[in-house]
Amino acid sequence: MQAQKPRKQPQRPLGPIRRPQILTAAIELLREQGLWSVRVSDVARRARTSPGTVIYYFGTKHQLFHQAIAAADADFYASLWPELDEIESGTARLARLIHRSSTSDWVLWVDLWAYARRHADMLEASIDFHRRWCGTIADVIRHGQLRGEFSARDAKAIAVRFAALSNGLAIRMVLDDCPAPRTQYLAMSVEAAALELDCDADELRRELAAVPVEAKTEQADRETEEAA
Amino acid sequence: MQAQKPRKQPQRPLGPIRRPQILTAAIELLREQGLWSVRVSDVARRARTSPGTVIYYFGTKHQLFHQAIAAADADFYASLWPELDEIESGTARLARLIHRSSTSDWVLWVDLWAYARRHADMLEASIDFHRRWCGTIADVIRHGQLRGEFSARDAKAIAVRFAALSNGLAIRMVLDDCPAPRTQYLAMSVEAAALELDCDADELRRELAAVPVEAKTEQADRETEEAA
DNA sequence: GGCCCTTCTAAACGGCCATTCAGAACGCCG
DNA sequence: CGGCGTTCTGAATGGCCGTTTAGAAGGGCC
Repeated sequence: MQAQKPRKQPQRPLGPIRRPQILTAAIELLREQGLWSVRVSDVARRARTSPGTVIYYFGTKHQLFHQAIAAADADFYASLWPELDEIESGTARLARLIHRSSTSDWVLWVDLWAYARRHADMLEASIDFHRRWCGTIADVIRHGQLRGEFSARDAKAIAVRFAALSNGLAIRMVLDDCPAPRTQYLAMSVEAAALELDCDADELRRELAAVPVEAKTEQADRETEEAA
Repeated sequence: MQAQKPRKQPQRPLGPIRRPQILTAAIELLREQGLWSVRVSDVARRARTSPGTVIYYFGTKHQLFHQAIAAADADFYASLWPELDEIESGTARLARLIHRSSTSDWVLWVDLWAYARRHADMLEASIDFHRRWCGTIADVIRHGQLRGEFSARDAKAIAVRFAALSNGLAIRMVLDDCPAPRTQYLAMSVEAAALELDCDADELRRELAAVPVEAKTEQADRETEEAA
């Protein structure tokens, strides 16, 4: 079928241009429309190419989506991890994690959870994503514990509970039409975190408010303000 | 063709027989296969009738699913509320709530969350379901507060956070292939509840273990034991 | 009996895509 | 130039279902 991989330089590296083009289009559309509404030809149109080309490069729609979602996840961490590492204070780092978590592709994950039950490979992927998310939270907690900011308890267990909470809150954020759902998401995350880690909720809130507005979160902030 | 059943009432009351028949079949299949895999003809076969009949009674597949899910939700509470009301102790009542929540139709809700984003009426329904769930939790908390078993705090806010947590844990229960996911669900719910309500986790665990095994939960228990 | 109503059905219809396919376009190498 | 490999295309293809439909079956009613 494809097997266009083995080439390194001989001819034009066109695949390397097309693939990300198509992947980007797919991610955008998945966010906007959801796993069950996006057609191969939608992706093709958005990527300014043809359905044939999309299948040519990815084999099936399913594989395209799989890779698109994996890419979205990878992007998220590629920008999250360095950002967190720069922050010394445990509380501030936690605040940043909460902040960034509110801008994650939750729409996409909600679809994925339902989809994963029917597709073994997506299931595996989604479990990996979750593991990574728990691991990231646990790391942030441990960082705070080492600095003596959070009273010591089982970081791993807290992380798993906190990840569950953030998933559950995200569902509400995605579904509810209440005003400023993101604000509520943040408030509840903060309270739960303060409770679990036995740290000061107000300081967490202060750190959260102090998170610089970057490109990544600009749109989400604007939405929140409008709704308020 | 269809070897109808002997009619008792002269004419009409056939709808009242067919409708629940079809609804039951639909719920079963939705649980087994998910919103996107169940075909109208699957439901027809399971209900021992024809696709035409299904549409005859429900108009569209979408409406059938809508009503089936609403019926499943109603059934859940119809058996849950009386059960809870019989229990005096706040901690025991909470334990029962947690126990019953682990046997809820989570598979179905996970699908619903994704589906609801594309269908306004399902969205409304799913928000109602969530409101009812939060309300039930809040009632249980308030009951315990009135009896002085839980130290007093904002029951509503705690309920919302706890509902989110239980949703998030349910996702793991539905997706993860770890051994005894239900056991983990219960353990984490208990810990979170004890923390939020500032009550004794061990007592909660004891009450949970003391929940009588009823028909409702027999299968879930068997699965859990096998996995252990 | 003859008419009409409700219930139910099997078969046909029609729309919707994912995927395939036959080949166009283009550059490369000999 | 002339064949060849790669990339890309968009018009078919084919399968899948939700829904429609024409009408069968049977009872009630006059």
